[in-house]
Amino acid sequence: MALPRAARTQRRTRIQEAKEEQILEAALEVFSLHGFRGATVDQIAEVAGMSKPNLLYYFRTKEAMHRALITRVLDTWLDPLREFDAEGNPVSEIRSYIRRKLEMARDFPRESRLFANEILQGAPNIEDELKGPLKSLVDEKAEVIRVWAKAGKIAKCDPYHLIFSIWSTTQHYADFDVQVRAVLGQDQAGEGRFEDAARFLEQLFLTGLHVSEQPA
Amino acid sequence: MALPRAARTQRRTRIQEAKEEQILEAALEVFSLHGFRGATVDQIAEVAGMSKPNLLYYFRTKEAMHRALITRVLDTWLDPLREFDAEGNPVSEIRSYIRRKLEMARDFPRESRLFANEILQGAPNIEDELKGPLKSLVDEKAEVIRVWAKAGKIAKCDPYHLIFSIWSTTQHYADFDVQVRAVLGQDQAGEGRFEDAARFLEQLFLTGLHVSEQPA
DNA sequence: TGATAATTTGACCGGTTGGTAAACATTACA
DNA sequence: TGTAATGTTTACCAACCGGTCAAATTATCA
Repeated sequence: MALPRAARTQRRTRIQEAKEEQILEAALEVFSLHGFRGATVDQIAEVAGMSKPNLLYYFRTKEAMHRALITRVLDTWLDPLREFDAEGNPVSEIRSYIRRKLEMARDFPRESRLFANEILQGAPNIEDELKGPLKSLVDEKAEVIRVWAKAGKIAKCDPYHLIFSIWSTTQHYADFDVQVRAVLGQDQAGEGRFEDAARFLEQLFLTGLHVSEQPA
Repeated sequence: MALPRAARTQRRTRIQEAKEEQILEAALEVFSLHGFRGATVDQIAEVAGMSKPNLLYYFRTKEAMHRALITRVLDTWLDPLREFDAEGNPVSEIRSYIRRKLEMARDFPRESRLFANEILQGAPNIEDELKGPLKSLVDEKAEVIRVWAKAGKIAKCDPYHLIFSIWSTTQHYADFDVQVRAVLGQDQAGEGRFEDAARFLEQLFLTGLHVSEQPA
């Protein structure tokens, strides 16, 4: 019969572990580039360096691949927010969060784009996870921010929209990379744009465009 | 022979104008929801309320439809930035720009998502327009901002990244709508979230999280 | 009205896509 | 080593998809 995934033994072989990793890596490459419907199983198989039926031996359907990938990505995607520490200094916590999210946009653009693709398509496969684990985590951290604001440690503001704005500004450099590059031009093409972005965003979130510290 | 588009007369019939409008409306609906490859001509034809061959009589290929749509959307997408006035008051110009972009996200989410989809896929069809008209316009407005900063009317900052951050924060409410709704929950589901967002973004861009005006 | 051009449709086609069947190869292990 | 489970491949299929064709229908106007 040859059942593919951990069926009989419930413990995965080393070869299974390795191949599944290999497949998910390829799937990430292709899905993030073309979206779910735009990606083809043949493409993924080619990138993974194996035949299509062999790939389908490990993941029975294209959708199963996508699901496995999405759940994993969502998890690492949320890591920076989890590190958000209620006991820390508010300003430096927010600053660190921005920096971490920006580093993720720089180092894991494919993951960011995969996620963006999924949300953009209406999140058909992860609506539950958005309304469940994600919402819970955000609620928790929003409460932290609310308390900080109440204590006068940061300005009073809507914590949810604060989180949204950090997400959007940082992920922008991964999801809209083509546009950013096109606008900045060749000269600014290097990785320097991430440092510029970090500098700008830090200023934006901490003092806005308010004229204060900068002397003429 | 029956040439479809303005070929012989070069002047489009009223019926042509109407049908093409009808098709582009349907195409916007479908493309914005599923992306280029995810959308099917049959789907678009069904939404447009006509047969597939009839649709292909007006737009010879799926790509022609997409191109027509993208160029039009890019144009309206840039309108708010065009209104950015060098002679106006810096703070209120930036505030107006944010408000206009946010209104677009609220009133034309499909257009925003269509554009996001295209950029996310690497902008295969509009790279030239990004590097041409779009870059030119942004360069022009960035220069305006730079002068304002130099004159001490707003804080010194990178004008390009300022524009990026306005784009990303506002479009987020269209492109990531599903996520925003999921996180805010049902109670905040109404259109009130756009007012909250406007309030927050105004605060963010003008004074950041800096504690200043808000008394304990 | 008649004729010509514009519009619409059902039937169809070749290529692609997700997935299957079954034979073949390799590994694990008694 | 033998054998059963696991892994891999070739050949294939049915559904779908973008697009064509020729015939039918409708609008235009002399």
